[in-house]
Amino acid sequence: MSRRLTPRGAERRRALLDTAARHFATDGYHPTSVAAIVDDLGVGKGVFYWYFDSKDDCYRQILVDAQRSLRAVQRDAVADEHDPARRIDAGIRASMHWLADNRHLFALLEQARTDERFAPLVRRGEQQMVADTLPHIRAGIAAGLLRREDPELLAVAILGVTDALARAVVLQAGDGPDAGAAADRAAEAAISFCRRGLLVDEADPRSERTPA
Amino acid sequence: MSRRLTPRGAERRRALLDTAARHFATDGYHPTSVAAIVDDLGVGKGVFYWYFDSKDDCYRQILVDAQRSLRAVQRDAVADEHDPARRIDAGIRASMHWLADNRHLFALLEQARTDERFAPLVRRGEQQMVADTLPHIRAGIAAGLLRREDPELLAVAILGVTDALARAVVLQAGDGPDAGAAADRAAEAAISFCRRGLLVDEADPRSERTPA
Amino acid sequence: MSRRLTPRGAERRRALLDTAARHFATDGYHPTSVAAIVDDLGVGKGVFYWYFDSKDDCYRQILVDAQRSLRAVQRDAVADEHDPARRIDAGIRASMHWLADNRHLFALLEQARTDERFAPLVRRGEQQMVADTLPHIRAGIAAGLLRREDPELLAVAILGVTDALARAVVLQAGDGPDAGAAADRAAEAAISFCRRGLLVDEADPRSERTPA
Amino acid sequence: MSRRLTPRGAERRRALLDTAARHFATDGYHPTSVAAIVDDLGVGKGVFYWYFDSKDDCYRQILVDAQRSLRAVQRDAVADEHDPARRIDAGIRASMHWLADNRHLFALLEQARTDERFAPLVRRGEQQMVADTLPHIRAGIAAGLLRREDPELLAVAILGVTDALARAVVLQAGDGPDAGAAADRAAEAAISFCRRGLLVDEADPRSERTPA
DNA sequence: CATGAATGAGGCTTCATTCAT
DNA sequence: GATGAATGAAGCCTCATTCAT
Repeated sequence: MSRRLTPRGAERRRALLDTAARHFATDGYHPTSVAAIVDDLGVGKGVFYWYFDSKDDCYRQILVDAQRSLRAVQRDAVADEHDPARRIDAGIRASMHWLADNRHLFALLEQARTDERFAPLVRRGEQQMVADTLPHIRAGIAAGLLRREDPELLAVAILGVTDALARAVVLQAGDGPDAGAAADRAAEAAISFCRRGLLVDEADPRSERTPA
Repeated sequence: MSRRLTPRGAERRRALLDTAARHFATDGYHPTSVAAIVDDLGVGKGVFYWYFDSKDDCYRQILVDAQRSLRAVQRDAVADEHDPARRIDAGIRASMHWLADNRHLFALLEQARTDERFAPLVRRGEQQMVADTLPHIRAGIAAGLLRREDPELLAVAILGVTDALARAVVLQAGDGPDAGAAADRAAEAAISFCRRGLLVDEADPRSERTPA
Repeated sequence: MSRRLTPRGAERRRALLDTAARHFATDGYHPTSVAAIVDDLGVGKGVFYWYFDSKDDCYRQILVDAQRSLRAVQRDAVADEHDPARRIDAGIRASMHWLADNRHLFALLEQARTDERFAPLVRRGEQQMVADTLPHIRAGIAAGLLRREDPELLAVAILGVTDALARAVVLQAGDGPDAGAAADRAAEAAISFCRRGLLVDEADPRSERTPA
Repeated sequence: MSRRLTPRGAERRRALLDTAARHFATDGYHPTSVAAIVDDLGVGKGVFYWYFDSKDDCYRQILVDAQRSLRAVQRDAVADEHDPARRIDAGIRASMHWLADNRHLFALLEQARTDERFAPLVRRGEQQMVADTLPHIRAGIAAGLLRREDPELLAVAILGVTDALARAVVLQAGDGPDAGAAADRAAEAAISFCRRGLLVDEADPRSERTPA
């Protein structure tokens, strides 16, 4: 289905992907019917099957696009930092804002991860994100900045914290006017937690939150 | 559907819940047909509707039971500890082992959380887990053991780390002979991360992983 | 299923017939489930099949009982009158009151008449009612009191008027305190219409409603 | 479901309505399965749901169409007459012929009237027919042609007679070659009964049936 | 390219009836 | 006599996908 598309075709395809993504995110894969997508767009069903092989194919393309987009944002954010710990901070911050700006894709990714059918695809993307993080962790350890733990587990933990706080803070906030503030707050909480954990730094009891 | 059940009936119901849970966990809610469940059990389709109002009802009961079970394990684990930080550790450890022992229910909960239909139910359970954790965090902060941060966000972060590591380590390990070891490993990684975070404790550079 | 019944058994049977009749009348034959009937009575399903061969059988028994009851009332009402025209009036009046007093059975009979399955049974009862009316009509014609028309068609017309007015007046009134008055009103309207029709009796222009 | 239909689509819809009406009339609402209708037409099950929201919806559309058709015939018949009593006669005659020509719709309407679900719809149509008749009755009373009775009750009685005679004469006759004659006979009997009732007009003992 | 129309497998659920206890 | 439990055929409806126009 790597059809050569006219500009108008490319536009159509984009509109379909976007509409479909919103429906999938809201209702889930199965409850979303192809009819609902095309009706929402006011086109016939043939259009859908002109651009996608199947509903499954459409869903996958959305996932791949979303992951590519998130990864690109992370890469850009990290590019400016030299300190390994700050690179991690920047990655968390960028991720959090992307998740806040693309709530429906966030929901979609979480959803796809639990679906037998799409889990491998999502997992691949997550492993890539872990892999992207590993060099910074290793560098941090080598520099004596980060604790000497299994870097892979650390990366997983970082992603887990980011995810959980995004869910708790960002999704709850909806897209009201303070959505950006919620993302900031979630990002700083995630960064703080990942840096220092729970325990008081006994050697430095005045320790307060360190602006990342 | 709170039918009065004979012992035999109660047994049937339990078998249905278990079979259904495994199917749901493996295939997801929609791809699992009621027919598949009852066929697997070798009973007629009517049996399912004798014990449950609907497929939806059955799914919910599984979720509620699972959450109740997980919460009970956490409560028991925490009961023996007096130190707030150790209570948190114990909770993480107990959760991780429950997740390892009930992989299919773990998968089910993650799945339900992403489904519009069941998300509120799951969220309620998660909020309860957060609420269960708050007192320990507050006590820890009051005792000067834990950092003075928003306790709710800390609780969310802890659950996020536990979840992520369970997914990465426990689910990957499958249920081979070293499943218990995997759970231990994941639990200790989670505890360590939650306690100290990423950064080297500069005041105490010898800092190594603290056996929980 | 002409089982010998103990007194308690006869009582059970009567209760079943009554409960079933009300459900059938309200919801119709198919939408009424055997489960609904026995649940309403607080007994097990076995009871139903102890007293009736099938749902169909139960329905028929209700119909037969109802028709027997209506016919008995008509017979009693007619017994006291000697004038043929007054016998017809009395029959109309008695029918109307029975229909008002047994609204659910009225509804049931109307319903059964339109059901392929039970229509023959109901038709038989109606033909009997027509047959019961014929002698009075014939006597009236012979006595020069009634118009010389096909007696069968006249009988059908009389029943039609009674039915239509019962539906319009009696069923609409529900079973409020003025239900009896509504039945009276409907009966007198039916009698009046059947006696004189629509046209003004030109020979007697003072003609007003004649108390039946 | 007010879909924009192509000519071919409109034709399909009509065929579905007709086939469905015949099945419903013969077997009743519940015993008629959607499968039976589409099989009879030799189309797939989806076709039915392309044109109707549900079986219920289809049934209602048939009812509404039938009532509209009957009412149109009555209106046309009445249009040519100026004398109020003759308008009523013409209405009876037209109704009787419509009922004879559309026996299955007649059966359907009678059936629907006894079904909780559709009764309101049918009742609405009947009240309209009553309302259509009222002006003629009132005009007749005002002109001193008709007896001074509650016009509404008179209208109901007229419809009741028509209905009953249609059932007795027209439906019994089937659709043999003398079906038209049966309708005529039933119509004249109804008209005669409605005009004069049962009693001999004592002032005019020569009184015979008046050709309407 | 696009649409209205069609397909038909398959899903959830109901329910009359039977039966072991 | 009675009940809870079970059966399984059958019904309504959905929906991914295809195709003629």
